[in-house]
Amino acid sequence: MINLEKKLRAAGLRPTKQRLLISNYLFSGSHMHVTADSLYSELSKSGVNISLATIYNVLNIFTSHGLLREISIDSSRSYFDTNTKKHYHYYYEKTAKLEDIDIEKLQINPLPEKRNGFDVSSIDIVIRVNG
Amino acid sequence: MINLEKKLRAAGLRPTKQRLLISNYLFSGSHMHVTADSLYSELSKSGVNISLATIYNVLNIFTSHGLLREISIDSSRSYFDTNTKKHYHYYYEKTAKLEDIDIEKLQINPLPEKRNGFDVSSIDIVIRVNG
DNA sequence: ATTAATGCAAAATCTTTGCACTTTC
DNA sequence: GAAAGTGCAAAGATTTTGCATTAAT
Repeated sequence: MINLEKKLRAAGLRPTKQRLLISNYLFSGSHMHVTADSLYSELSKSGVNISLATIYNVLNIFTSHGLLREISIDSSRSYFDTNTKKHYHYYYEKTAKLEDIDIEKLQINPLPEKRNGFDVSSIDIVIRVNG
Repeated sequence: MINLEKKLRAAGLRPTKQRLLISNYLFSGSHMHVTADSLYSELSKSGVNISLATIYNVLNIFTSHGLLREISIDSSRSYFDTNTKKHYHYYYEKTAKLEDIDIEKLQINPLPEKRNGFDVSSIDIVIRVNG
């Protein structure tokens, strides 16, 4: 069992009650992909009531402090991934679910590092499947 | 100079005045990337006034009829690409501009074709650069 | 005590929809 | 004349913001 308070402090964030509750949901088990809405309703379902504004606030601040990674899949929603290591995604179009692809499973040649003098900040790959 | 009316009819679409004006902007020169808003304001700037609702309508119907391809870059906006062939993208974070990457310029190994029995419908790659 | 976070409602964006009017076939 | 497209304003959906209250250091 990880120490969530320590994790938040290490990221430079105050361990408030709401952040700890959200962290407990996000970081206690295996990696997951959430939207603001899915997180809000999952927490509500288990009796944890945190305002949607705070959910957004926490997701954004966790992302900017490296605890989450935001993924662009669909222009209508933002997904957040608890796996912050480099990796790619399968996206199941019918269920709107994501699945991680380990970076070693997919090789890119040549791996770009610069473009027009600018550094590559990330490489986002989404493989959409019709299921 | 391409025949836009023919292009629309070939896609199964009626060549209305608005669709022809939008086609003339999108398909007369080289490939481009637009958002509903950028298209609306560029047309307005050149004296072509088409309601935003129709812009959205036309972008969506062009996309569903294969004349455009939608790209997910940013959850806050939808981009539409006049290049409908398979290809990837650079994304310039500061300017929010896209640049095409020819499919031969980037090799993926192994190229996935199926996942859990489902067909791969598309592979979206976005290489973000800090410029 | 100071500084930061929360929660609510309101506002801001982007996109879609309903419906009367107009255009295309 | 029937069917489809357009335009407006209104409604939806997602996300952000302003501000008073509450909590953390």
